[in-house]
Amino acid sequence: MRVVKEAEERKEEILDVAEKLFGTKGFDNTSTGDILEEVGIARGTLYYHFKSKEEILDGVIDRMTEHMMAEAGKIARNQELPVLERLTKALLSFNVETPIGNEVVEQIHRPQNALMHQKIQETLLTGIDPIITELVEEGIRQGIFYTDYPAEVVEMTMLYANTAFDSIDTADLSPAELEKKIAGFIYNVERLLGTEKGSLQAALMKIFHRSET
Amino acid sequence: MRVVKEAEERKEEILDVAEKLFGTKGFDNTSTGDILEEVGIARGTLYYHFKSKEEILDGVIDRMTEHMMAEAGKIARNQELPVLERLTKALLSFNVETPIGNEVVEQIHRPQNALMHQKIQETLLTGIDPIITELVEEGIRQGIFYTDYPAEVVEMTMLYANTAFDSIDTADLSPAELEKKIAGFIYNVERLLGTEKGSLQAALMKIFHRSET
DNA sequence: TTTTGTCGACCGACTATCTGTCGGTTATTA
DNA sequence: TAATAACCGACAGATAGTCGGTCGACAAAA
Repeated sequence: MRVVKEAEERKEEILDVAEKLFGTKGFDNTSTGDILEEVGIARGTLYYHFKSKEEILDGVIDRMTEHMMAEAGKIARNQELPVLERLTKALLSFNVETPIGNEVVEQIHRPQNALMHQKIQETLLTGIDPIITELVEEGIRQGIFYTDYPAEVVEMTMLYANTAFDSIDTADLSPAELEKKIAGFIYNVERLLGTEKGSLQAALMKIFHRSET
Repeated sequence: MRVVKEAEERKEEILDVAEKLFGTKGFDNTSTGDILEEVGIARGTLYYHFKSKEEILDGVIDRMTEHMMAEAGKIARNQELPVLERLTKALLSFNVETPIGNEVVEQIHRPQNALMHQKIQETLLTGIDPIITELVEEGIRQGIFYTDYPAEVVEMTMLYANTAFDSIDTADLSPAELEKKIAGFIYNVERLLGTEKGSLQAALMKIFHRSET
C-alpha cells in the first residue's frame, strides 16, 4: 500500500524512528533496513529524503541540539534571575529537558556510538559554550567570578563534564568514588572560576542529583 | 606462493600495515581487504591471527600506548630529576616519542576515526593518568603544587588537552587564537594545581612548541 | 465535467562492498 | 611420518547506496 506524505512530514517520521533506534541499539548496530521497516517505507524513499545514513544521524542530532540550545538560551537571557541561578538552570536543561533525547544520551558513550558522541560534542561546543561563556562573563562583571580566560574555562569545564560524567565511565564507580569525582569537579570549577571554596557547591550539586533521576 | 612465519611475526606485520592504513585512510575507510593485499596474505590468515577487525584496532592501539607508557613511566621514576622537569618530559614523550604513532595521531580526530580516538583516550586515561598523578602528588609533598584532588586535576587536564589540542580543532584557528587557547590552558592548569601564575609557563610552553614540529 | 500533463513522493530489485567462516592444504618439527 | 601450526580462498550473509520506473494529487486544457 502506498501512502504519500509531504517531504517534511516523512522526514520527521524517519528522524523519530532513527532517534529511537540509534538510542536503543546504537548507530552502528542500527541498519537502514531497521529504519525502513519500522517507518514502513521502501529503501528508495529513505534515500529520497536523506542522501546517506550519516545524514540521518546529523538530522537527529541537529533536532536534539536545536531544542536544547533554544531552551538554554531562553534561560540565559532572562535578566530577572541572578547569574548563578541562570547558570544552574541552563546546565540543568541539558540533562532533563529532552525526555526522548535522554535515551540517546544514555547510549552515546558505548564504543559503537563514538561517532555520535563526537558529533554531539562538537555541536554542543559551538552552540552551548558561547551561551555559558556569556553568563560567566556577566558573573565576572558582577564580581562573582574572576578569571582572565572565561571562554577557556567554559570549554575545559564543559568538555570534561560531558565525557567524564557519562553513563559508561561512571557505571563502574562505587557511589563513594562517584561522590569524590563530583566533589573534585566542583572544587576544580571553583578554582577555575576564581571563586571561594564552597561557593558553587549548592548550585552544582543540584545538577548532579537531578541528573541521577 | 606460500610463506609461513611464526605467529608473532605475522601479527606484527599485520599490525604494521594496519597502523599505517588506519593512520592514512581512517579506520572505517580501511577494509580488511586493503590490509590483506598490502601484507600479502589471504583472508583466512588474517582471521587466523585476529578474530575481528576491531581486535586489529585494539592491537594497534595497545602497541602504541604500551610504548608511550613505558617511556613515560621510566621518566617519571627517575628520582634524580626535579619533579617539574620529569612532568614536562613525561608529557613530551607522548607527542614526539613515536614517529609512526604520530601519523595516526594526526588522523585520529577525523569524524570517521571517532572509535579510534575514543579507544586511545580510554587507554591513556587508565594508563597514563596514574603516572602523571603520581608526579603531581610528589609535587604536592614538595610544596610545589597544592590541591585536594590531584587525580581529578590530572584527569581534567589530560582529557581536555587530548581533545582540545588536536589537529582538527586547532587547524582552523588563527595563530593568535591558538596562542590564546594555549595561554588560557596554562593559566587554568596553574589554577588547578594551586601554583602561582607563570610558574608553569616555561615548562608547558616547551610541550606545545615541540609538538608543533 | 472529463482528459491530460506535470511533478513530487515512492517503490523495490539490483549492485557493490565488506566482514567473518570453514573445509581443506602446505610447511615444519618432533 | 604423524601431528600441528600457519595458511589459503571460495563462500555466506549482511549492508549501504543506486536507479529506472510507478503512482497519485492537482491543475490546466478540452
